[in-house]
Amino acid sequence: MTLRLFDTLTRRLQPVEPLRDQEIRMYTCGPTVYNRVHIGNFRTFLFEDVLRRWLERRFERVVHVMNLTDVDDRIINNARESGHSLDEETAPWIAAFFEDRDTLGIRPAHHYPRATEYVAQMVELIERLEREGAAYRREGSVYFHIPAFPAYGRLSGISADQLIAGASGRVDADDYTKEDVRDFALWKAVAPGQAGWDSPFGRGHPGWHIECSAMSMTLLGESFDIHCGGVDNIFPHHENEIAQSEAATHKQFVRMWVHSEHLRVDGEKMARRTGRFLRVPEVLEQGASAAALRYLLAASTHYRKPLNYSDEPLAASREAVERLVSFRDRLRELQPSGEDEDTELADDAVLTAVRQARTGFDDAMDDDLNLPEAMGAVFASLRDINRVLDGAPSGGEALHAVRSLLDEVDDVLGVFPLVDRERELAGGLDEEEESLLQQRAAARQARDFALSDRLREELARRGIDIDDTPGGQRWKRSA
RNA sequence: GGCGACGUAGCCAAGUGGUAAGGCAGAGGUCUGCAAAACCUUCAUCGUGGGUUCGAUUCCCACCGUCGCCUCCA
Repeated sequence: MTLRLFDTLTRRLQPVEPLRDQEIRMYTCGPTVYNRVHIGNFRTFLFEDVLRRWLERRFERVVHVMNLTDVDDRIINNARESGHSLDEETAPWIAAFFEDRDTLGIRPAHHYPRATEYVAQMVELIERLEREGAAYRREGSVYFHIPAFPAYGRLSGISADQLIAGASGRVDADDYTKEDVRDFALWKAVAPGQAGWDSPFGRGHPGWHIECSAMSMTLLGESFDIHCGGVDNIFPHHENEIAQSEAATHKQFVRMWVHSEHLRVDGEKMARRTGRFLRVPEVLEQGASAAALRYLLAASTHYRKPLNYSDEPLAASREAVERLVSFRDRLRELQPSGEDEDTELADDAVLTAVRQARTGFDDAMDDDLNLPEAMGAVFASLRDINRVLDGAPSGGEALHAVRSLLDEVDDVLGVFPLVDRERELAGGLDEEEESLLQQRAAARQARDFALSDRLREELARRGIDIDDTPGGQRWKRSA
């Protein structure tokens, strides 16, 4: 089976076929670094991470570019108010973004182009648009002339006259004068002394949309495979990107557009402007694990369905991760048995379950990245395997197959490294705790269960949970 | 007003023209010194009303409800 994804432009599933042999070039819209990104933004970044990971399984090479928008009106205003340079203003937010990204185990993109470092390319692109008759100057600013691009509106399904109607009442929100309300700014003039760049059009700074066109085409070429973002980027951002890029190159800009749905709170889009949003550190402070948050945002719901953030689903995600981790722990402790008839039968059953899980997982992922369904297949087989392991010992080949399966699943899911990191941070036992643990082992040996239970309670008070297993005691820091 | 999406058990959620994966929670059980883990059993007529069909949760229509976008929000 080949990977198919829902393409926003054609509104149907399309097979992913790289323009270059075995190489996928993808561009994902990154954050505007004027503040710390919230977990709604991270839902999209996690979806993109899952996509990236699956593409890397399916193709030899993936080149992933994510931009950092480090100049816009808000950043300029914030910088002016606090007396910062643009760099000083954005540096902490970029650092925070990378920190949160690592917390959630998102694979770093290959390039993080910053808008401020590509101004020359943007200017060049704007000049090219002027030569094509698709841009005009007005009071030091430059605007894209929408009538010059007849295909405008194809991505979003919003026709040009609907824009004129502008029933949202937001068409006057822009501070700049335009020939036509539908036109959008490529270059914005600034007053002398304000943050900006000198250009052939005068002093100013680039508009939002032009950066993505300039940076993606510089790093990935004038035509590339996949462009992602949240659904709110479909219009106007991606619509405008297509217009700018294709009006300049007369080539197809992007092969496939893939958008993820929003994260909600109380049934409404998580958004900074409503004040209802959470950031990664806040969620962790409230006691959630990074692995649970990653699972919730990436694997609990298909990426094209809205996901409502609340405690119960987060707890369910925590337990789902715990189930996977317990299973992995169990596998680690199992020793392969020698060969006999029982083992042979058990191994057949295990290998069948592994095969089913792998097929179910792969098919679901290939079908528009359906990670929730893929995990369903994994959990179903996991129960089958547990049942077999409960009944009879398994041989080395079967155990190895199960371990490989888990590795493959987590290569996409990406929760085990987060759990391991957490365990590492929790640290080992101190001398006193170690002593208590040994005393308890001795008590159990002597079948002094009263003492054993007292010691377990004592350790529990210190935040250490003890489980008794056939192989002896197992401890962990309680959540 | 225009365009679009969604509505499946207590919660989350996948899915198919032939009577519903999976996770969490709940109940009962097996195992265990007791627990934990694991396993077993149990828990839904798929928003409402029509239509198409031998048969619809799955296709069509209407309605109700929720949400998103309509110029700079992932």
